[in-house]
Amino acid sequence: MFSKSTEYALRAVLYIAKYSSADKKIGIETVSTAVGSPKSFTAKVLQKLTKNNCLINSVSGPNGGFFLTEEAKKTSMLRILEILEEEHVITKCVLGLQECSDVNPCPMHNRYKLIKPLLIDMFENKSIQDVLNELTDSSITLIDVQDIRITHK
Amino acid sequence: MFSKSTEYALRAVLYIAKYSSADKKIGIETVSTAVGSPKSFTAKVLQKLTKNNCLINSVSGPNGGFFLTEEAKKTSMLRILEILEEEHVITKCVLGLQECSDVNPCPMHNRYKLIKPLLIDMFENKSIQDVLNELTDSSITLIDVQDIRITHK
DNA sequence: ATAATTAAGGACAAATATATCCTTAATTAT
DNA sequence: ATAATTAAGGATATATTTGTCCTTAATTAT
Repeated sequence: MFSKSTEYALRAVLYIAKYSSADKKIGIETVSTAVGSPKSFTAKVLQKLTKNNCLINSVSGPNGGFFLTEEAKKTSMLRILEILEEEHVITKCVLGLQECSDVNPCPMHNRYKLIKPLLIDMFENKSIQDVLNELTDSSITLIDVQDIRITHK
Repeated sequence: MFSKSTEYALRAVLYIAKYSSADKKIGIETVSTAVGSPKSFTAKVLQKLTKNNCLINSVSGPNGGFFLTEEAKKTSMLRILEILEEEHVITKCVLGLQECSDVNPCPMHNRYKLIKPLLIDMFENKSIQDVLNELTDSSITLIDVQDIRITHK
């Protein structure tokens, strides 16, 4: 559904939010190893999320790394998609038509318009904090089993 | 959501199903112009759907082209995704985890598992013929407004 | 038979996404 | 101040997707 960039971003943000704080920042090495994503590539994706200045914070230098403020943890999962400009994956026409709407629908429109709001809600009505709460349940995971075997730089 | 290949394929198949029959085949030029997709690229995508030998039929030569049998029109929209191997777009883990299931869920799993069956149903429980029936309603379209201005080869 | 038409398919080109590497800048610890 | 650590960011590489072009094969009309 989403691009790899976005998958990595979602996992990385959740991991950072979970295992860090302003006191205990977490480095890209740790993050990328934990969520099974290539280090340098993940770094680039996270840069996009630090620039907006309202989701991830980062600090250079020793004991530096990434972290989320308590305020930032209240952000919805949808916000991550917005910043990465991947909302369209959910919102656009299933057949790829530019002009697909209630007045000018594609043949799938009337069915998809029932599902689209549920998909949006799944991200909008779920904050990062909500995910963190779930993650206290040890059966819920962010680790990518397959990729974790590969050595990333 | 889907790749351009798949978007083109979905639109092209529907157009061919609608405007052709064993008597009146339709050429790639007409199809690609109608649905606003690049001609040669669309041709390649349709080849995948003719090879399986059970969805699109094609005939070379004058008055040749593509068509669907009445039987083929009973095929579900999901079948198109299956042949193009794009089912995973709907079925795989939202966070891209290899191992994401009820026993080993990602933090989005329990929400997405309510929506996934609806997405599958949207394609599975909708035949090409169903779409054709809708297309008799003139407000429903397959034409891509933006792309149609571009000259494709 | 010949010419014309049309899909199949190979080869290649361009664009985009993914991934890596290296240098710089910022910060901290000593 | 100096050295060490870590993110930022530029440059480049690789892979994949998208798109084009040309030749071949199949079919039909004359």
